[in-house]
Amino acid sequence: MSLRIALLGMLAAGGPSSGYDLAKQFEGSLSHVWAARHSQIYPELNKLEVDELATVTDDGARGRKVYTITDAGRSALDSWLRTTEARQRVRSESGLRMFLLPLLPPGEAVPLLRQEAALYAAQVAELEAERERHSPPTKPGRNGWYALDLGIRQMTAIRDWASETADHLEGLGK
Amino acid sequence: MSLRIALLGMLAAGGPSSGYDLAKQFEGSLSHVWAARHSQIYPELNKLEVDELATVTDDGARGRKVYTITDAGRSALDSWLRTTEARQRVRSESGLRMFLLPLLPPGEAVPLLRQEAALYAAQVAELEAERERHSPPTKPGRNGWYALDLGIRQMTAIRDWASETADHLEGLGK
DNA sequence: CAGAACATGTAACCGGTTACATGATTTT
DNA sequence: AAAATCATGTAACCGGTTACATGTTCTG
Repeated sequence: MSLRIALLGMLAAGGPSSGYDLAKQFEGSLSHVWAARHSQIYPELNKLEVDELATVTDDGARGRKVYTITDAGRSALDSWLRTTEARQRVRSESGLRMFLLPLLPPGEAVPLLRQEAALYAAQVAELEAERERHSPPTKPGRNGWYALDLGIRQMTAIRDWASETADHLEGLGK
Repeated sequence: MSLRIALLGMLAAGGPSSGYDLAKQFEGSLSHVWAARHSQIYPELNKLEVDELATVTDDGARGRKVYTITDAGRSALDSWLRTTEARQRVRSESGLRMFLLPLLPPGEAVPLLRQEAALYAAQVAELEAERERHSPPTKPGRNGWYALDLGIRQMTAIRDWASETADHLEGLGK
């Protein structure tokens, strides 16, 4: 279900797009919350068309098919966003690693935590550079600025946790 | 692969446990990063035994089978934790919702964002109460305090983002 | 004209969810 | 004695990943 919503969301936000365009977004900005490959995207777009939530509005060069969200698609998206089902089904491999790292003996855990902190610090820096290029929206958006902001905050939280947890574990050792 | 690691991690951290015990942990603390049902856990424990990463050390009442991690299991876990494959395959339904919410017209988005902020505020409060009951470890742990701390930080980040994004969108409307 | 990037698709497989199924022990 | 909780399992299905497969257009 969520892939379908993500596709409708992208079509609503970014305007008419091809599967190829969407696949790039799923590798880029969206990948922090929901990744998808073209092998999953193309069949789903076809289903979206069958269900009349999107239509092919242009057949461009190289077999390019441009999809546009329909009114039915918009209302399906809106109603999904409105139903705040608090079901937070999260699946994060790096989260799992964080969860388990402090279980190692401190001598092992501390360097690994520092490594994670550095990794997230680098990602934060990268995303902040990305943010510099886009200014905060002054008109009711349709751009990814807010999502980027959220990504930065989350990565920052992890970075700080990893760093402070390493400090704390180190403190215990002495 | 990750389910296997999660199980080994739980066995390493919490000591010998049954599938039933583990299932409860996957519904509780661990569920913030990785959820699993008993229907997936039991078969995986059997595989763990076949691969000699864990052994059944006690057959209790009601068919209860207590698994203990083996040395091979520990080293499998350790080597997984040491390989910092930065592959962050994340899959977060609520993250997707956050990503898409600001795409709605502000009149709709703002109340929904406030709602999300309230929801996360409540969760933060709940986790903080939980943290009150466990004091920060003074010995090299094996308890879930750090994981709880991380959970709180992440939820706080989302709460603040939702709240500030709502403010910002509201500001644009005027 | 060769290689990169564009562009869409299918198939086999694996991991995970839902639902079905069963039985033992404890609590009320 | 009934209901709740403990405890483990299986099977059908669905969503997602990896790999295979094909053809077009642009760039150097």
